[in-house]
Order: sequence, then C-alpha cells, then structure tokens
Amino acid sequence: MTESPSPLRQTRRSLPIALLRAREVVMGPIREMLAASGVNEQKWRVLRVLQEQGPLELSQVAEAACLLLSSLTRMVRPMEEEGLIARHTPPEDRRKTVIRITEAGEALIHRHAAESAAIFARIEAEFGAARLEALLDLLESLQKIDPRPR
Amino acid sequence: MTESPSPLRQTRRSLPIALLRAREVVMGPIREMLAASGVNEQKWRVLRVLQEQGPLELSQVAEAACLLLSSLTRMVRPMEEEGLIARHTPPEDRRKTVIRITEAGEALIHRHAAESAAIFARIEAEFGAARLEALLDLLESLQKIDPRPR
DNA sequence: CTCCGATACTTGCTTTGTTAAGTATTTTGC
DNA sequence: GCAAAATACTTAACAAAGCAAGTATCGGAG
Repeated sequence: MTESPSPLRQTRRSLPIALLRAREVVMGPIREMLAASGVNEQKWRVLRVLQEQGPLELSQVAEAACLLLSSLTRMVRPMEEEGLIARHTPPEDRRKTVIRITEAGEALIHRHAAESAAIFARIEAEFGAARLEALLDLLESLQKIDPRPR
Repeated sequence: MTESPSPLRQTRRSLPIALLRAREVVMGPIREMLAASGVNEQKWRVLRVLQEQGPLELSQVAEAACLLLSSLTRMVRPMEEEGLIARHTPPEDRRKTVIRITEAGEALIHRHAAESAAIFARIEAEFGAARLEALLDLLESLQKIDPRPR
C-alpha cells in the first residue's frame, strides 16, 4: 500500500471532534451512574443548577444548564411529577415560571454526591490537577471569544 | 439583595458544562454556515472524514466522525440520494459497506472551505494559536484517561 | 385606555442519540 | 464440512435536540 490518497490528507486536529470525544470521556461514567436513578444527564444538570443557585426562572436555568428553553419546558413537567422540583408563577410577572429543587431532588443529588465526586477525583488523579485547571481556564476563555468572521 | 442562598454555593467550575459551552462557541458559526446548504453538523463531519481519509467502511466513518453506527446508517441513504456520497459492498466481505465522497460532496466542502477556514482563523486569532495548540493537546490527552472509579 | 412591540414560555415537527433486537456474512472449532 | 460464535451492519422504538411558529403577558407610546 503506497497509500497516498488523492485527498490532501490535511488531518489537521479538529477542535469540534476533540471537544466531542472529551465530553464522552467525562460524561460516560456520569451517565452510567445516573442511569440507576432514572435521571438523565440533562435533569442532573438542572438539579445541580437549582441546588447551587437556588430558585431560578426557566430562562436562567436553561442558560446555566446549557439547554434550549424549549427542551427545558419539556423536562419540567416530568421532573415536577417525579417530585424533584417545584414550580410557581410570580404574581408580579405571570409570564415567568420559577422553579426550585425539592427535598427529594436534593436527596437524589446527595445520593450520588459521593460517586460523582469519586469520578471527578479519578479524572483529576489520572489527568493531573494542574492540567485540569489549565484545561478549565482555556475552555472558559474560549467561551468568551466571538468566532464570527468579520 | 443580600443574596446568601441557603444552598452551599459550591459554584465549582464544571468540566462538563465548560465542554458543552465551548462546543457551542465553536460549532455555532459552523452550523449557521451549513444551514444554507441544507447539511447539518453530522453530515458535515462525515463528508470531512471521507474527504480527508478517502473511502472507509461505515464503522470506521462512525468512529472517526464520532457517531454511533446506527445513526450513520440512517444518514447514509439520504446522503446518497443527495449525491454527496457513493457506497459499495466489497465482494471479498459482503457484510461491509464502504462509502466515499462524490464530486458533489467535494464541491460542497469546497464551497464552504473559505468560510470554514475563516471561522477557525478567527478563533485562532481571538484565542491565540499557542493556547489553541495547548487546548488541543489537553483535550487529546484527556481522551486517553480511564475515568471509571476503582 | 389601547394598540404595538418585546418577553417568556409552549408546541409542533423533523432529525439524532441511544438501546436493544434482528439480519446477513464471515470465521472458527470440532 | 458444519454448527456456533463473531462481525458488520439494519431496524425499531422512544427520549431529546434544534428550529420555527404560536400563545400569553407586560411595558410603553400616544
């Protein structure tokens, strides 16, 4: 096989693909852990946001949990029925919906707190705390750029 | 607002969220660009893989483009009908399906090559070439770890 | 007070992600 | 050879992502 494919073989490293794969590595074990409780990654993110930041409007939750508002809307009813969150409409602006985490929701988070911490500890140990910090710094500042040409 | 929410406000930086947001920053403009041609991000990834690596078996494409095989299977027929790729079954192993990019597919890539390059050039310029390299290195080595506890 | 544009969600529709099962071909072990 | 295991997809079914369009409030200009 002389293997000199006509395509230019640019094989430049791809940032989009690297981000996808990294996400898989990190979230795979988390998803696995959550499967036992019947919550998925998105519900987990919503609960974490509510637990860390207190009651929020749907738009704020969507922003913080990296979800589209429409996706969140569809998650809210099931999560309320499962007793994980509670919602109310503030009388001063009835367009809004504010949700908060319930005790059952907090309990669910605490049930997984140890394992979740173990997963991230493992990542930190395998990867190195310093490199993890560096990665987070880079990712954070990447978010600040405006990639639109012109 | 005294703002001292009862939840512990751990506000630890979250690797999963950071990866999600970074992906949005990078892929947002690409998706926008592709919308005009009626191809989505996944088809774009498949075409790029084929263009860079030449004809491949479905499994190999799925691996390279970060898709599940079942997702790829579903995309292949429409992409073939749109004339972007061609498929054939190698006689020496008729379980396999090999796909390659067509001229129309290459044309589509070339139509967007300039804009795509501009987007990544913009990212590189805003973010810094050295930091981009560092980020890619970190992401690449993150993929190599095994995050399962124990 | 009333109409108009902006907000904050909601819904509908299509495509994808994910899992699990199913089908068609090889390959292997006796 | 030949049944059993492995490989390489396919299909089915259902939750979730994304996008566009629709609904209910609100805030303001006249």
